[in-house]
Amino acid sequence: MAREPMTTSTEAQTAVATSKSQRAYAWLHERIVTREYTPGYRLVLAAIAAELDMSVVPVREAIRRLEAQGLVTFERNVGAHVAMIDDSQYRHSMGTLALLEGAATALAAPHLTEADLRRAREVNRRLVAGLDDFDPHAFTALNQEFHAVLFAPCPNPRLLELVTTEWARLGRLRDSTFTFVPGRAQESVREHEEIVRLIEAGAPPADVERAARAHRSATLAAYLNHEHPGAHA
Amino acid sequence: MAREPMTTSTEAQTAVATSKSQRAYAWLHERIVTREYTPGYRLVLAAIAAELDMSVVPVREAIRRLEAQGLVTFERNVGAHVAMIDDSQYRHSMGTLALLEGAATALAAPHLTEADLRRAREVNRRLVAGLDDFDPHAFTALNQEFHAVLFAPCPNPRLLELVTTEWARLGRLRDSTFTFVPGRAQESVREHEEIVRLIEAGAPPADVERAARAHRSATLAAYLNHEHPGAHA
DNA sequence: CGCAGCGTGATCATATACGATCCGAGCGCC
DNA sequence: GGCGCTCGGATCGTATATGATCACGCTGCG
Repeated sequence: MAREPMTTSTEAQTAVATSKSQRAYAWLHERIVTREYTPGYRLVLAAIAAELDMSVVPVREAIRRLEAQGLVTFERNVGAHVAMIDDSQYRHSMGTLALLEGAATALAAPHLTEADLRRAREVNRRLVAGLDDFDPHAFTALNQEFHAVLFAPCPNPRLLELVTTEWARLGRLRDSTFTFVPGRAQESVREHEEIVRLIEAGAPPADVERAARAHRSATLAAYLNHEHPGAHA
Repeated sequence: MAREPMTTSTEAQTAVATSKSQRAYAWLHERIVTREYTPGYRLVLAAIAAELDMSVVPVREAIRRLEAQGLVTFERNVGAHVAMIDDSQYRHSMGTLALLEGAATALAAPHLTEADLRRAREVNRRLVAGLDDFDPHAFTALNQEFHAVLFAPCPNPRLLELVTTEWARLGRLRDSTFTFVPGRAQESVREHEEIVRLIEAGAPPADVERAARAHRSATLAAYLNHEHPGAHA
């Protein structure tokens, strides 16, 4: 079969097994989700190829995948841009996230350990601590962490995959980071507390799901009522 | 393998406005969802390119997109295969579909017209009629149509997108078409009837959602018990 | 209205994996 | 003990993916 039994073959493989199109994909994905490339940013194939020291071919493949994933929009003969969602798409995506995350949290609840719950409470405490002297960016990050802790042990990997995708999608909103609605913060952390309490008390999955879903939905509603006006002042 | 002479390239196709990679994508997508290319089928780039009269480059881009969508698996230096899901993935995907479709149906309910409901009933009648003299393939198709009618007017396009994706995914099960469990059919059509009744009666969205979700979950449970009794927890 | 930039796709060169063939050793049979 | 059969393993060949370069055409801008 192979000319070398398997030792050298395996060794050599593991060292350089990553293809260029893989590298391009990972690189671009990273830039997009971290918002280093903000929504609407024009992606020039040749420039990216040059930066990564490869030709345009692997870059195009990477962008096709990102397109299928919804992170990039592609226009024939024009080029690629980092995807940008409008308020309507944001609303729909957030509604979907509420659904997915609510279910994931309910499914994960029985598998949460004491340590997990302590961690969730700790994160929520940090959220409370940040309520005065407010930093939207930090709040958003902690908020995500809180939810991630709660649904992480969900036994349905497909569901987790969709939740992740939806998060990435929501991050394509033009301005601001993720969601943050000033008046919502206090209410939000209270709901967090309530969700943890329900889980700890061993509430029925349906109750946990309803609470988690309602929490996201309320955030969405607040966002729509409050933050709708045009961009900056 | 001899290369194709490829004498003329600047004729004939100029009328079509769609790019070649688009055409390749659509063509492959079609073949896969119709199960003309069954799960596990090896996709050879050069062969597809020859069939579509193009080079491998657009085909590769198309396959990358299909990969991101989960319809195709890609292995470095080995090639692409039509994605194949195992029972575990099927279970998770079906659970997710129950969730998504349940919500979509509940959201769509208020927008269903008389005609929609008539159509749903008609489709279900055809399902009932097919109970004796059984054709799993036809039953599956009608079953999908029934559900599609009910959630079509769902105002959340993102949700519909995910439902569609999940359907395509479920179709990647190696054997048989979609789901069909012999003993389930009668029960299934009764539940269909009940769902339509709930919607017609203007039941609360939560009730519609619960019924639609439970219907799919029951189908899944029956599938698991029948096809793999006592599998998993 | 022409020029420049850039996306699109074909061709070519290279790397890698899989399969076929061939060689030599172990082993049973005469 | 000699002969042939079979099987493990290496070498080579071919099929195929991967990526670079080049030619062409569209689009936008002056």
